[in-house]
Amino acid sequence: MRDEPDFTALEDHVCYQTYALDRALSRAYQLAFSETGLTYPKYVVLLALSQHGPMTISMLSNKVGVETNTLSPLLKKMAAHGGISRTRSPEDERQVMIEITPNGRKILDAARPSVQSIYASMDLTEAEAMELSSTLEKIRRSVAGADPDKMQMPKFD
Amino acid sequence: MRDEPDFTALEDHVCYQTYALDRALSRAYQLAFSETGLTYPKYVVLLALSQHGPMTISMLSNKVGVETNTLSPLLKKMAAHGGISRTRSPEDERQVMIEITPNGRKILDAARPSVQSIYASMDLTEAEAMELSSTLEKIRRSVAGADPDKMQMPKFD
DNA sequence: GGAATTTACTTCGTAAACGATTTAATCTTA
DNA sequence: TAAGATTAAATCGTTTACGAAGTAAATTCC
Repeated sequence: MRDEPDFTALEDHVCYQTYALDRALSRAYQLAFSETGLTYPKYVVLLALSQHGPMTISMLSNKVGVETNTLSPLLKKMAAHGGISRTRSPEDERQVMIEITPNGRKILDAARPSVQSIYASMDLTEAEAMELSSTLEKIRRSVAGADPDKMQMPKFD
Repeated sequence: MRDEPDFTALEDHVCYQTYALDRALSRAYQLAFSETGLTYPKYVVLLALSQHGPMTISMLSNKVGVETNTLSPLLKKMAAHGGISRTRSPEDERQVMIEITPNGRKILDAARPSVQSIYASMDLTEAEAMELSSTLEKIRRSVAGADPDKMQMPKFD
């Protein structure tokens, strides 16, 4: 461990590679789903709903790790297009229950080959994929749990 | 390898974990840089300029892997705040040369401890970090090079 | 040397994403 | 039970991202 850590090339930074891979994957999904209007975040929402059944927006927020203020407009659009249903919960009028529709399931099914082709393009064995997932998850939990050194310096953007 | 691949939990998907980690890291950087207005994409731009010297927007686009139409407004704001300079190239009036300013270097220096604290929070050895970077990079190159199966189905969003 | 093409950047429209704030419903508690 | 606190979503403002289309400069090629 040398003491010139910030002189390493961008390509050697885990943060950068994560950032770059995320965008590459987003683009791949967008390209694969292209004409259908489905995107990766919407796909993830559908998948979560399909796997775990109806949920409130908060529950969905926890499940997919996206804030409710991000989900709110996204779910409205998805409902308008018929992939999910939004129902105000009768017991608690604050909550909105989200449920995948049969049409939503059809969309998921139609997406499957594209998703598989993207996984295939990653060129990983099942075991490698599992291990990588768990590595990334571990790092995420560590990072999310930590509170970083705050940078000291007036205004910049 | 069973044949119910899309029934695996979200947490086991490399794509999902990449997506989730990217957002966790973004938040960590935003939190660390907080009051200064610096963000991860701006930090990456400064780093690239610091490591490789002045560049046109296209070159920067290649270097950091972000489209020029994303960089354009970002660079304008960064220039307005004094981290970089934008100069129309005299030999070719189409090109805009971007250069980090002394102030930009000061910002990078000030950011270093925060960045290191985030790296520390990832809890990886130097060797693990290098290996992970190269794994992610390899996957990115494969994915970017492939053209995915296009999903077949009318409209959804 | 002028038209057609290519190139470099910008602009536009749209989709996520998040913190902060707001609104409305429910729950506490005085 | 009415006032205050909490909770669930929604709204607002800003940042980043990209494809597509636009603009202007440079290059190619008759």
